[in-house]
Amino acid sequence: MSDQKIYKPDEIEPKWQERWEKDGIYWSDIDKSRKKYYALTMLPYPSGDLHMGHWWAMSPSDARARYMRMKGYNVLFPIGFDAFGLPAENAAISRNIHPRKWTYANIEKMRKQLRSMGAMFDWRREAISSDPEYYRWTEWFFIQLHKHNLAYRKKAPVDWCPKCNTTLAREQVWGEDRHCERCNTPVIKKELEQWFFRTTSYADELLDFSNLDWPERVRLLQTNWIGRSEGASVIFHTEQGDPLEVFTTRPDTLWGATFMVIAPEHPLVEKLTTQDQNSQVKAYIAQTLRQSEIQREAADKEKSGVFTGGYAINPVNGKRIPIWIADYVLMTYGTGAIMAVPAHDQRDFEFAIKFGLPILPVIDRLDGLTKSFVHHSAVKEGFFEAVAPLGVNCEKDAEGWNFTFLVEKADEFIQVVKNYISPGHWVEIVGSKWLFVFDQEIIIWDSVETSQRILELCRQRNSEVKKYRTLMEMLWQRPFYRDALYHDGYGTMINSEEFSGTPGDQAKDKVIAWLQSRGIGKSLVNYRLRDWLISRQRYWGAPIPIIYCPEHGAVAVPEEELPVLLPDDVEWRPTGESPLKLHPTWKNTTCPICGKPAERETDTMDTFMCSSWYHLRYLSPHYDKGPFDPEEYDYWMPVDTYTGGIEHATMHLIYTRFFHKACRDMGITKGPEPMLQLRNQGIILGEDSEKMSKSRGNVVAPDELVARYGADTVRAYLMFFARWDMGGPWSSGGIEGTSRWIRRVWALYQNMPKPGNPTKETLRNLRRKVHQTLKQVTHDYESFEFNTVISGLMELLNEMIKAAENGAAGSKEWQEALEIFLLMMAPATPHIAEELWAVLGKPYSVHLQAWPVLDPQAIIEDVITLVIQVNGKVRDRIEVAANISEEDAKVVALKSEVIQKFLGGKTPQKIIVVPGKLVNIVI
RNA sequence: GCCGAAGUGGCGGAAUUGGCAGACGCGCACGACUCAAAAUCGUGUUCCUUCGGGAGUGAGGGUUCGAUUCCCUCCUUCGGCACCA
Repeated sequence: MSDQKIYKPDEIEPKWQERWEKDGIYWSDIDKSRKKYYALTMLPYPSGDLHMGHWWAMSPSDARARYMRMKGYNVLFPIGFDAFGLPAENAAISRNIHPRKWTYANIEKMRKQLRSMGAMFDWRREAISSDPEYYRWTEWFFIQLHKHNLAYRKKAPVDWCPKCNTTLAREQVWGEDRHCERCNTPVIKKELEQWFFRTTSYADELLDFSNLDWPERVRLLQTNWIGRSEGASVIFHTEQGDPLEVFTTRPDTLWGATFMVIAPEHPLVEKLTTQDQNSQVKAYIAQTLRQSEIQREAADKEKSGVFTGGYAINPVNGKRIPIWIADYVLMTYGTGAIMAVPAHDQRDFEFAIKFGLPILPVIDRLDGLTKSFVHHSAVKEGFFEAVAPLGVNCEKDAEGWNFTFLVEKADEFIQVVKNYISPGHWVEIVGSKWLFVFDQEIIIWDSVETSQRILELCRQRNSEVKKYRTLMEMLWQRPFYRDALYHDGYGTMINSEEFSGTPGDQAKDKVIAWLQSRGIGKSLVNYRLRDWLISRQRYWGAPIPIIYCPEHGAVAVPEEELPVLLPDDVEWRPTGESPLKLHPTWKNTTCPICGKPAERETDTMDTFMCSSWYHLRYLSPHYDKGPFDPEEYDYWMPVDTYTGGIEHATMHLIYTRFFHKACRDMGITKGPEPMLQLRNQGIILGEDSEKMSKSRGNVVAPDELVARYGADTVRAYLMFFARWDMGGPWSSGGIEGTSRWIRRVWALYQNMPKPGNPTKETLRNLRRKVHQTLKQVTHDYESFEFNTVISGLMELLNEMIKAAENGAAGSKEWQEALEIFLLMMAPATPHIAEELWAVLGKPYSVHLQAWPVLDPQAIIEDVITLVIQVNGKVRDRIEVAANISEEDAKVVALKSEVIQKFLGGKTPQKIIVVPGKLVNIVI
């Protein structure tokens, strides 16, 4: 091999990158004669270093875009930078460098790194969200949303450091005790007036994924995130007469509400609290405020709460029930108040047990059965003989006897119990009739009052018998009873006045209709999704274009005055306060309506706002008559394939869908969805299976690998080493294999084997393998199975080398193999494919070629290996003609010596033939 | 706790509709070339085996002539949500 034929990626890669750039072969322009294809990869944040995650996300996306281009589509594959955000501001504070300088220096560096990837980005369409020509339109979108009442202002809590006197982002709050990252002071919640977008108005539409080719995983994540639940709102009243609205998904359990719980922040707290409960309530609320959100939201935390002293009236039956305060009720969901049904809600049940509140079952779980428990020592002689005729099912355990019997036998059972139980013992019976027996007292458990009486008896017993805490807890600890006492499923209603007996599948609808007819409630849908809070008390973001006038309130900046520019002459005080607030003059302006002095909004927008529409800015990044050129929009939109990380499933991917739908309703965009197909790559971890991070020291730098192996090898290895949608830990050893493969390809094309005298079979086999690979690789590019694209090409190379050894070189089949191989390789490894395409003497550029056409005749096998099984186990393999008939296959199989040995003279019961594959002989 | 995904050799992974498990690659072993090494090339490589075979895709069961693939139960790992009424 002469020197110049050694594979030197550091020479050929920059050479071709420059040539492609100069020739503009990746420029995508409107061409109505061709079908468009908008392939979008999620834009990077300019952190200053293109890491392996970017390569992992982008290079297979690029390969797919290139494949679509070769398939004949006019493909747009743009790139840009999501350039606003907190890290730039942190750099400003810690290194005293202006965020703009830091950001644009990083962008410059990352552009170089991105170019080294050899991707087909159309750089003319680059968009940077922190450019005034970009954020002018981010502001414009805000004004449109504001105009259409989709943006509004309300008070909302932020994390606030009382010492630094500033708001903190989520990632600036550290540790279990949630302290400020700078001064370690515990963070408090502070209420600030902030801007919101009405994402919840689109909740139902966002749940509709029809016509979207999105992964099931993402659709489920979004569905859970939106968290739609159907139920009813019911209006209770306090004894003082104030309405107390609750939301419930189980209106069929209304009769089982034995108390109510309101959130500590509920507006009625003060009014409800009685004199003698006042100090306890105050103490409890103070305690919940001190608790961090994390502590408060820990689900395994024991229930806490306090009685207000006040009562409410249950509108369905007029019963008087106590109102409690507890932090398990959230002010941010529903109405901040609930009706508590301890018999059919886990949390209410735990609360009732903790605080000794009555439990009233209103759903029949046992379906006509009753259960009872009797202690061993309680049973007098003759008990079992007396019980036997009742058809009782009896099981013994370590403590006593468990009985199950029909509810109709309950009265007779109680008689037996009365006669055959030693004094001083008691027996519990629970079931459809919900009966309890205490010594000689029998209680039908069918109302709040009887429930209270049961509770009282439990308490008495609790003081008498130290062994048990309360009867409720004891029952809960016995799995035998647990499902009888508490369950959260649907079932026949009981203890519910005229609704008793209503079957579970009709209960909810019937009760809602009845509530509605009586005007005490209505059906209602609630969502977990909250409106999108977009205010950030930060400098490095798009300013919210609002002016506050003492007379006219919040007034939008007139569109012709956009953009509201970020001032450059800002400084960061150690307090961490936003420089926009500190700037001496910037916020002073005049009211657009009256012209009198007014102040600018000093908050900026969440960067998710910038990234909600970047796919539109790519269309015409320098257009100044609107956010995008409508002509470009009409041709390119919607996005055909969107690729990026799964971690954006619930934030960015919901925001951008909301944004598109809102814009559609405002007449700005068209169609129901912005991105038709979504594909997510999995996460690539460090070699230690941990997330790559500098502090762990497990970061694999792509630049180093590119310097050592070349971009093509890194690209191919990333495609090859794991399933793209799964990701997984990086494995450094494997790249050698891909590198070897690339060099073998290079060597084959540079030192072309000498022509020989191939047999017809050699040539037919070569051509078959070429077209079989073409079929597989085409399928794999279509379906994002990049790992098998590369393994398929590796196999083909092995076959080509074998064919060359058999003299295939120089034939027309050989020439076809050489060309198709490079064409299939081109999307994955663009540089070497281009170089070798030139070596073959083919016209520039391989990337302007059409995808090769499959010859279906070529892939047909003429000989197959027939698998012969006996009882499903492979016993022999025989080469036969591919078109062998079923009968002939049977004959061949039975003739086999190996098979005859296994048959051992027995006659087969059955012979199954799978044409072209196998024969299974059953004996 | 709830929702979801995954579990296959020493390792990464393959197996299109239920039909030859382990493609492709790494690693390892042996061999060729070399004074030697690197590189390259070749051969072998799931485990056990008395060399006839036997076992085998997280565990157990089921359906089937036949299961990595379908069904049930369970275990482990990862991801998301988490007192959402």
